[in-house]
Amino acid sequence: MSSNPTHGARARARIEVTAAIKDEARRQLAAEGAAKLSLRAVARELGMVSSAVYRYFPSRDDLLTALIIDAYNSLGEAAEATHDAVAEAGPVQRWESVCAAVRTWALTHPHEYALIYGSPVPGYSAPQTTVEAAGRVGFLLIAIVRDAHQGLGVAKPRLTAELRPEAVRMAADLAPDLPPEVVATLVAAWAQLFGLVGFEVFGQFNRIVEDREPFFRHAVAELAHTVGLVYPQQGRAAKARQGTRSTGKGSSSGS
Amino acid sequence: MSSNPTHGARARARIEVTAAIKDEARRQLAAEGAAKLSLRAVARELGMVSSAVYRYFPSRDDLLTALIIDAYNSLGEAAEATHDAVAEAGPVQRWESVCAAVRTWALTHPHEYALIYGSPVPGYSAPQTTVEAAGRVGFLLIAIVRDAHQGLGVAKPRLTAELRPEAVRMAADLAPDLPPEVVATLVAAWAQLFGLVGFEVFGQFNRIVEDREPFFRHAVAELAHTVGLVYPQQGRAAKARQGTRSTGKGSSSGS
DNA sequence: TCAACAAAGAGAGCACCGCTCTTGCTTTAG
DNA sequence: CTAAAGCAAGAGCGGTGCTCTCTTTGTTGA
Repeated sequence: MSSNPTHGARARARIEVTAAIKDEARRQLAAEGAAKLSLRAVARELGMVSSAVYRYFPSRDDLLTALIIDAYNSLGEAAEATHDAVAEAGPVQRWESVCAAVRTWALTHPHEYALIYGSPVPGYSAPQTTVEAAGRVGFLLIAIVRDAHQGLGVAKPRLTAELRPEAVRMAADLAPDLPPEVVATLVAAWAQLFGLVGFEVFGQFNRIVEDREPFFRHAVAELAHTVGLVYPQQGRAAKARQGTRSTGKGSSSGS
Repeated sequence: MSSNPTHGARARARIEVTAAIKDEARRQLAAEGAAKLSLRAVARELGMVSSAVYRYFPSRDDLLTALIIDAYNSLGEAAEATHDAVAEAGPVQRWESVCAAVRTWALTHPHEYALIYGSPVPGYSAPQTTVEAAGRVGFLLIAIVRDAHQGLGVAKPRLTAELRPEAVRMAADLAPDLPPEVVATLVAAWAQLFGLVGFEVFGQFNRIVEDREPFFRHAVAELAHTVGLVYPQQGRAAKARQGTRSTGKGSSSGS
């Protein structure tokens, strides 16, 4: 038994060294990018020989996979923390907060963002371990829309009826309690959010968008409309009402 | 003079060899991805020695830059060709056609798509030559919205008034004739389009979206709504009308 | 307690990479 | 015709991912 013991000096050392390798690798990732990350350099910096690292990560790709999972979890935690801070606010504010958290994290950790949302290896299919970590932001967005939907604060998304969105099949276990067209619109908004963030992080807005932050807020607010978090009739009055009734949380009170 | 002559046997040979190098590099790119692309392998395949390639491309990055520009132009041409084929149709159909062309090209050339819209090198600022090639799809989208706007077929995008979109500064020369909030919404839609395409190409929809094509059409139709190509009152009837009367410039007037 | 075992480090080595430099040869320009 | 410039070839440098062997060192069961 105990094929994977957590006690014993050797086991302790293993998880420590593993963490040290990942830390140094993350340092090099942030400094130079994933392309320049080298097992030999990590080993050199840690004072060990390169072949020793292979006792912990059987290949460079395995190291990268570990960093990918960590990055997904880091992003997920940042988003969840921000969401928890405004958990009592209205769905629109929660939506905008989570989106802003994703953007902030991405701008703060551009190389890690590139690692998880940039170009993967061609045939690379994410291992199952990655999937749940990758879904944390998505689950957050689903939860916001679900809450709004079960409460009274949601409008069905404006539909392009000719597309028969009931033909848009999504994974059945994504959100079984939500109408499929809502899920489809939500998943699209999810992808579009990362389109906005990715374009900014990767410099695609360089000579195009001057004031990135208000632009992002504008686009995110429109996304909130699209997923049905705001009734078309709702203007600034409704938004202000949502902001104030948050028990003092989002008391930015606006200009 | 004639520091860059197009005549002469040597000059001819140079552009031929340059093209051969790019072709072989593109082959390896499509087969193995940008990470595996190797100058030495290209040279080996072409029967020359590796140092000879450096007469044509001073570094591996320069070769990649050339491939990037070609990829941008390839995508741009595909989009423009598709757009030309439906130039007489209504703005919605033109919008959807261009978006579909982008998606199709991306799915057909995943590695080239990853090259231009995946993770760039950290400090990499696109050389000026790249910029115009990169803007072709965006200009197409601008043209569609401009035509609709100058005609009578466009609705001002639904605004989130509390965000004061006039504070969203865009590059002044992007579309001086369009209202800034329209430009902002359009640029956001542009980024969101590539968010949708990127997520599909990079496998982010793998266990999430089953029927990718109708899902994409659905999302793109919603984007058309968001940028104001369709009046909220317009339902399937208006869409059908646009589809049938393909000879009349976007004078959908209607409603 | 002690011997058998397995985990881990050290080092050499292989094949490949990007890139530089030198050496001859050929095309071009004056 | 001669000098300059363009080009192919080869050797070589430092770096990479990864494998193999050898040795040391905790762990563990009889």
